[in-house]
Amino acid sequence: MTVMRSPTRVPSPRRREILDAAAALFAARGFHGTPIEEIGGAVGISGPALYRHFSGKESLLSEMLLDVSQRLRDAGVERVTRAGSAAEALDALISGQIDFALDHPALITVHDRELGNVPEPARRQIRRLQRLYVEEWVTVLTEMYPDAPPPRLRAATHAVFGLLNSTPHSAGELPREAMAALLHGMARAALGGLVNLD
Amino acid sequence: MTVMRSPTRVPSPRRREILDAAAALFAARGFHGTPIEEIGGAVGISGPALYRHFSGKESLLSEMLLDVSQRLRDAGVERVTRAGSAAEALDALISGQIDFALDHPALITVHDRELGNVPEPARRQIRRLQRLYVEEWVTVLTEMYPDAPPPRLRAATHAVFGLLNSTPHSAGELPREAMAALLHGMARAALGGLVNLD
DNA sequence: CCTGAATGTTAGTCATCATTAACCGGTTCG
DNA sequence: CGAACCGGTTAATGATGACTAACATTCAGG
Repeated sequence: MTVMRSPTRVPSPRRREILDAAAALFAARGFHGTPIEEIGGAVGISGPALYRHFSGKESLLSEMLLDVSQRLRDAGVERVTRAGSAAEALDALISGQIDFALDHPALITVHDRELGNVPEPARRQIRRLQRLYVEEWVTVLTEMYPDAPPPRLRAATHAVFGLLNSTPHSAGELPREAMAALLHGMARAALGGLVNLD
Repeated sequence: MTVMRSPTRVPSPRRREILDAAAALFAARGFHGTPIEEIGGAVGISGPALYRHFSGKESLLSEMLLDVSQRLRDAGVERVTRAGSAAEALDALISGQIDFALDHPALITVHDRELGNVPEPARRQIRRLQRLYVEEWVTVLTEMYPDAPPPRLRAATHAVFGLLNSTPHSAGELPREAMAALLHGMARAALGGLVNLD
């Protein structure tokens, strides 16, 4: 059997196509609720042909979530290092998360619904990337609110993720730009309120 | 005269016990990822004995989600009618949602993960209750921000739900009261920011 | 040309479930 | 007493679904 390619390198268009279709299906019906037959069908091939591209259903999910975590983390790091101030960095993080959530609602959904179905080696890596991404936020927030205890900032970060990742639930309520602006404002305000409470 | 209760029967303690166990398992492993055998095992009976209490796995889920939607909506209506002002009503809604999320994290999780697995008759009812609950919030917000268009307020409401329902993701970061206060402050601030943006 | 890799296909195989059947010990109450 | 539930049990039954096998087809180079 041939070794599967490392996740992030040289994505054959077929692989990407399959991952995209699978993301939509997993978001709609859940990992266990989606037969491999449907995933194949969604890209015009049928059933077991998927095994020419992935070693199994679980590794398909693993790769999907690893890629998401990777991209979120990388984009986060990049935006933070580009920024000139903590406040600017925070805005960049918020914008990045909003863009990703609006561009890939299915991935956002799958990302926080299906981690439990990822087998152990990959799961640990995904969690690690998630933790690093959260810490990116916490670092920025610590700079802005040096007196706030880190657990509080971590909880606040998770809360803001919940807020920003709500877009799949309010799909279609507002045009994209209006939604982005609304969420950005709300996130800023929510985190701004942090200073008043202790 | 007592108000008619929709969860028709008097809940036998056994039913409740099963529903609680199932909620925890569904939250952890998902509906399709949880064999009926495990649900039974969690309450000391085994496998098909569940059929003495529910007509099937799906109706178990239906009942669980109907009950959650019902309780959230009822509590919402009650708190709003008790309140003396819109601002007071909003605080009451926020507190209610926070209490529920902190008291029943598994139900919150299942509530927005597994609606897709509820069969049609019940699903429509659940959606209806959810919509009514959202409208409860939107009504209060409309009173506070009469110029904001309703879709914007609906999106903002969903965003706040995302924020408040984030507790299952940041479990253990903070003691309960601190978490409740943090979330309340953030939600208030997020909605307060609504007035500034148009 | 011939070979072999890449990609598909269809027809098994084998597990895992949800659901049903067939049985059984208690408890209620007529 | 005894019939009828109630709430359990264990053993089928039947689908569904992941994965494997065996068998094409295309196409790139040598």
